Amino acid sequence: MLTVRVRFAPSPTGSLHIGGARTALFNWLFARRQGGVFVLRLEDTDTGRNIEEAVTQIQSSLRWLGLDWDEGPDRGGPYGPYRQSERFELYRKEAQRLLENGHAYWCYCTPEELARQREEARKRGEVPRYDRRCCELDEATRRAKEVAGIRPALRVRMPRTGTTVVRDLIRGEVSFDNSTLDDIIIQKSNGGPTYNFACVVDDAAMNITHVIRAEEHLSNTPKQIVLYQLLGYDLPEFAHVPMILAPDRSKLSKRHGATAVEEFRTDGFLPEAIVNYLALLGWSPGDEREQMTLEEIQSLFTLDAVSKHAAIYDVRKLTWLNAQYLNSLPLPRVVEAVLPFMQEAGYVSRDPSAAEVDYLSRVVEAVRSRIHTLVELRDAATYFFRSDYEYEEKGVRKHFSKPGVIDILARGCEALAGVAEDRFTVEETEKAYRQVIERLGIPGGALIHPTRLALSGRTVGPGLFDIIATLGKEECLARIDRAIDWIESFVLSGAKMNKPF
RNA sequence: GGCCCCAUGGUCAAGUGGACUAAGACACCGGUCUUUCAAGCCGGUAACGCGGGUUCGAAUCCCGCUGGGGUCACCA
Repeated sequence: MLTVRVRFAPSPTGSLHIGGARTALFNWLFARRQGGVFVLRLEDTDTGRNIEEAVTQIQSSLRWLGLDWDEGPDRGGPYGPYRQSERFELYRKEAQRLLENGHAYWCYCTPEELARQREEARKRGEVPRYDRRCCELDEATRRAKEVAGIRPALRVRMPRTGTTVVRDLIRGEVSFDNSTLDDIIIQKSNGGPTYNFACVVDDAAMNITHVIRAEEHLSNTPKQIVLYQLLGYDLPEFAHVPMILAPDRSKLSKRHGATAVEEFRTDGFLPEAIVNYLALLGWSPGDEREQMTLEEIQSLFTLDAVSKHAAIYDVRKLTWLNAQYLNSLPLPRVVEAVLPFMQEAGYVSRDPSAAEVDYLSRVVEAVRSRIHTLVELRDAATYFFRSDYEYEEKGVRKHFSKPGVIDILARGCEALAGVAEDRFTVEETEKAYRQVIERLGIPGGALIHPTRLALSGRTVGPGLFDIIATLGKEECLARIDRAIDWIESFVLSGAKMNKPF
């Protein structure tokens, strides 16, 4: 059996989009499942629109997602080069073949003229289509055009009768009436190939067996199939995967929030979650599984389980999945993922010591269950790294303004002081606190809430004793002392004034 | 507008003529647990776009309509 070869062929005009990422993912999954080869090819024939930065950006996004390729611009391969801008000779050679066997002809119409022709056709209520006026130009006229400085484009004479059938692995057979096919340009007047041509030539030259791409290319396919036939190439299999739409059913764009993989990365999403979510968008394992590893998805993936209809992208489910991963991945993995965020915030040094990593691990363990993204994780953990926080106003009102709170906090502080440094654990500190609560005959919250506010400045967060044990004895005592001072100077007098009773 | 694709709750999605009184997940709403907030657990609201066929029987097959999307470049 022939080795499966698929390709992901982005145009380096911007960063990797979520839609492109899913197309890449499906290609990757198919290749890996079939024991095939995954090729990365850059479709950079429009030299004016290329952004070199996009090339590295796209590659880094793919790598970050865990989608590795076997052949590509950076690593070469037996069918290279893998940038179309370096393959112009091949395209010219193939175009020449078409010209020689009469399937192609030179067109001297300028873009302006063509636009006018289209406009006129539209006015007459006709489908705009090239009228082949350059098809039979005599030598003299051609020479005259050339002398006038007009560089021609090369067109392919498409069949005007019959039908072309696209056999699609996801949609079945889709047929197009050949009369709707226009004489497409395969070589621009600047000598470069157009997309439809370069794509066909390369897919054939690179022995691509399955063309898996977005649905927007379905209408291009009949033209491409004709090119395959005219060039004498074998047809690959086609599979057009449904589009990803924005919540308002329109095409996904920047105004719909984050759409680039890179943005998700900086917004604190894990590649595990993104890949998982993308797989679920348009594909299903057929059972109730939701959270799956790349390996698991890979072993289950088939093209015929891909749905036919477009899917609306929903960031809330992605967020939920991200939270699931944050909460279930091995701790070191989450620590590794959040580290850059912590370093950027200045909470952890650039070259962290083992002790720093250890401390960060304990912090992550304490807060990971109540956050959805790495950004949230970073923000939920600030007070573990700095003590210059302010006390939440709502908390001050609820917990720092109660009569006797200073005394209660002082008792708690004493109790913690009584716990030996090397036994400053969740269990021991809780035991000490419970004793205070019992001795004072107060509800647990009367001590626990003000302590939380003192230690974190917040009213919500991890279990208090997790905070206490993580912060450590010295820090806890200092923070409670500071809170007591603060209450004395800011709350006591103010509270009296605000509350007449 | 021509051509093409698609159509199950707000969203993802299972379903391939009878097990459908239509699964599961997100979101939402309740409850539970609890030192807070989450998480977890339990429960709830909510869907086969419409109209014709075919069939003993249709979410499932056919036709029409409607709706959505894609595409009609010397962009990819």
